[in-house]
Amino acid sequence: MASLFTIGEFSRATHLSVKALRYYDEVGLLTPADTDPGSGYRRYAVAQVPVAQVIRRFRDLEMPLDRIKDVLAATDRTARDRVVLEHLEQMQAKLEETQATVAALQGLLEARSPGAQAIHRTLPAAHAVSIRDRVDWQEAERWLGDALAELAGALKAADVVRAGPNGALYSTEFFEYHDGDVVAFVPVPDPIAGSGRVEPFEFQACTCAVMVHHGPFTTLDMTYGALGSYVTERAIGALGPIRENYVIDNADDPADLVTEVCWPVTE
Amino acid sequence: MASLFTIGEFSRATHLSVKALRYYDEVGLLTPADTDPGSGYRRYAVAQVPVAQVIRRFRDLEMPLDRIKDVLAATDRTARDRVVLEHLEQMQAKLEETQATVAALQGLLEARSPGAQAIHRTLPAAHAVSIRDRVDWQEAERWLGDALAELAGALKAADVVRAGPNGALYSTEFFEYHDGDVVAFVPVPDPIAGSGRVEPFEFQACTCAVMVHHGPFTTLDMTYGALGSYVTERAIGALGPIRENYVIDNADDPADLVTEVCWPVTE
DNA sequence: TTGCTCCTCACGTCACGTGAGGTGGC
DNA sequence: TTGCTCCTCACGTCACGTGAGGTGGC
Repeated sequence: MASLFTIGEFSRATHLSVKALRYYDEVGLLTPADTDPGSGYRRYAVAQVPVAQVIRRFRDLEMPLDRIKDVLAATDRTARDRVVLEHLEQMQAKLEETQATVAALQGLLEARSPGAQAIHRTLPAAHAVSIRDRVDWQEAERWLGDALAELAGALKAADVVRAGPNGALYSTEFFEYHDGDVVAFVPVPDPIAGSGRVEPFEFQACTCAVMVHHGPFTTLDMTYGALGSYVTERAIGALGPIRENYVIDNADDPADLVTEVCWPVTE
Repeated sequence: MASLFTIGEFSRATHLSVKALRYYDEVGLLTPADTDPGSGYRRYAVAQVPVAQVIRRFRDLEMPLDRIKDVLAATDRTARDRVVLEHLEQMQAKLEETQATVAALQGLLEARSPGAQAIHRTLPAAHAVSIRDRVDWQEAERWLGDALAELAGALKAADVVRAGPNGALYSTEFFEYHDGDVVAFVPVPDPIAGSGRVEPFEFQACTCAVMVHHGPFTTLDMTYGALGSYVTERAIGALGPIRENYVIDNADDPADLVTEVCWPVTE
């Protein structure tokens, strides 16, 4: 087979830059069919053109090289399709996020929201069922949805009626490192046994500054800003996780959602 | 004003990580209202909360920090809105690109296209009007559209009738470094004077392997792969830019587009 | 033979994240 | 006083891009 491409020809045929091709060789993603031991010259086979094109297409979709490696390594079509589909779903999710962000941005730039009032409230000690995990910022929303669904299922299985709305506790590490403990919980009237991920949880009484957020979760940061400012202006911040109560979390229209944000304070 | 946030409190109030806040300070994007000269402790003002939130929103949209700096520095609303709008348009364009890529990917993974035939043709010497520029890969498509529109306008103004379809020459640097000379051109029957960016251009005769691509530009890489393989298998590659002739480039349905790819060969 | 192509370092980019090791503040 | 918060390096990440300086191949 004399029909080998030089790296330059292969670049023109595949629309991958020479630097990218050398890098793919280095990380073992696309090894040339032949490398001259003396000169180090890379030679690519005709059969590598379609492989290179698949790589380029996936890179256009911003798929990481490691994942592309998985796609290429998948021998059976089912496994490969699964990886591709998973990535496309992630793209789709990101897209929806982006659109929500754009919408929220308008509000942020156009008008200053009037801002809710903060009230002081002592959250009483209480029983709950909970799921606790170390959660990364990016996956928090999905994690919370899964956890609350699992808790709801556990309550139903145990034939227990909830004593309050869904909620979650967010550790300071979660905010400051974007990676830390989160507890999803559902209040219950009496102590209850856990099973699997689901564990009983006992709240301590805690004094908080509470602000009620009306609207979608994407604008929850506005309420955090207002509440944080309120606490800081009065220098009453205390230790402990921030609690969110999802008073209404299943409305058809996101504008109807109601969330309480509870920031621990002294006194 | 004792109402200053510590970096941790500010992180919780704005949902920016502590590391991100330190970095924004370092690059001068968000400088704390006060920094203790002795300890280096950062203190943030309440008024910085909305600024931080705007930054976070734009980062969610993947806007680079430098551009965010521009947005924040824009004193008048018009200038700021322009930057924001520009970014949103870029996001939109990227989105459409992504969707096209997904569609093209299906074809690449599912079925091997039958592949057109390559034919040898000697492109004769000819006259043309042209615009030449050093072009980056990312912006090539937009650049070409603009250049060809400008050339069409110049022909109309000079009352000259074209002698062939739109075309472009792509230097090897353009392919191999994703940054190099590109010439957009329109053939004309007789030599013509230039003006501004528009310059006369004389083609030398050139023997090429030519493959005709039917369909959208997003799948042009398939034809490049097939044509490059054809040339390499026969070891007939020659120096010189690759030429594309846009035989049909204004169809309503992208499937009806026709593009000739001309790869220089010996003899 | 010329000059064009290809090679390998070494370093830069962007927006942080990840520790290590140490100090300040309530 | 304790321990929690904050600090500053220094280095890592990801997928290449940007030269510098040198050699191979037609």
